[in-house]
Amino acid sequence: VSDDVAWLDDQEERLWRTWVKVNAQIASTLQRELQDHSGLSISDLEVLIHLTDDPGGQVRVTDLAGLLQWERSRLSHHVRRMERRGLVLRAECPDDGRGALVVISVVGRKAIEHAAPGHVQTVRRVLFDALSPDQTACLADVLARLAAVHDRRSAPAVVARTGEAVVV
Amino acid sequence: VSDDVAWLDDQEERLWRTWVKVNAQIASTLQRELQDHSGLSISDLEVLIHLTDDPGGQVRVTDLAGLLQWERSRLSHHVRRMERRGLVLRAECPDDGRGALVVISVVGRKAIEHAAPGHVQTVRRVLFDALSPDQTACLADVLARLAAVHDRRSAPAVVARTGEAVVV
DNA sequence: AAAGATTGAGGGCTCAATCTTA
DNA sequence: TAAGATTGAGCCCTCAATCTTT
Repeated sequence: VSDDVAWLDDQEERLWRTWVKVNAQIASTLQRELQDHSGLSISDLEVLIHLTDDPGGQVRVTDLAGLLQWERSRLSHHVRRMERRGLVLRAECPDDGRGALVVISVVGRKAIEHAAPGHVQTVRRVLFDALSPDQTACLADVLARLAAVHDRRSAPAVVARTGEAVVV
Repeated sequence: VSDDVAWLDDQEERLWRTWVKVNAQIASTLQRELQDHSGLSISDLEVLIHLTDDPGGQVRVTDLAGLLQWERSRLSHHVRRMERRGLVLRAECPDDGRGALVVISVVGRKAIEHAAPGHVQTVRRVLFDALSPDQTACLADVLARLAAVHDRRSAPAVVARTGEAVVV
């Protein structure tokens, strides 16, 4: 292949390939174990987490899409499917006739309560358990740096979840 | 939510959330810039890279699926779509009547030659340019460690998962 | 029977079009 | 007109079923 561009040297290429591979593996392990253990997908879990973060267990579609960093359209489709499974329901928004609320159901609460501990355990196992304190600190440093690159580049967009608690 | 499980502390939770976010951002930047500049998806590129790695520009379906860490089924579908676009073709395998070869086409070679330099530049920009040599070394260390966890666990690939999420 | 490969169904995501209310 | 939300088409991935060759 051609180059008058700064190519990657062997070390860099290996690092890059490993980065891609490790990420795929971690994502796939999380997805599979969560699905097997609870019948929820990662996406389901993320939706439920943001709903349980709200005291009333309900969030407007646009706000929820912002929290998830999803397109509204994607959320709308996903909520439809989750509604069919009884995990959430939709309600009209009292403040704004255009708005729609997504509300967690009793079934949805049971599902996330059942799923969360195992999921946290998996995150621990695939990430934290393998790393020494030094490595963890260093990884935090690296990720902060990389996150900053993107924050500087791509628009700000939102956020601020002040509610702590559950882990994605 | 309930716990008699080691939960994540604040630092760990922040690290985990940043990990997920950074990965999503990097993947999405790469995908977008590659698509805009060359009309290829990341998946297309990965297929083409492994084909150009072979001297004859051809790899058997199962081998290619192994290299990509994809399901054979996914690869089969993807190859069909790439074939329709003229990027690759299929050929019978001389050694094994059951086998099938995926072969890169002239168009496919042109496509990857056109796409690669820009892609490498993007990788450089979102990853290496942001990190000091120390940070890069440390990241390599961390990733090697994480990769090892998975290699130990999921070495034997694919078929016949008995459905237990057993932890070794 | 087992391995290589493909296929079809169904879920999931993106993009553009649409409908309703502000 | 713009914002909130949904819908439908089209592509992609997964899972199970299928077909062929070993």
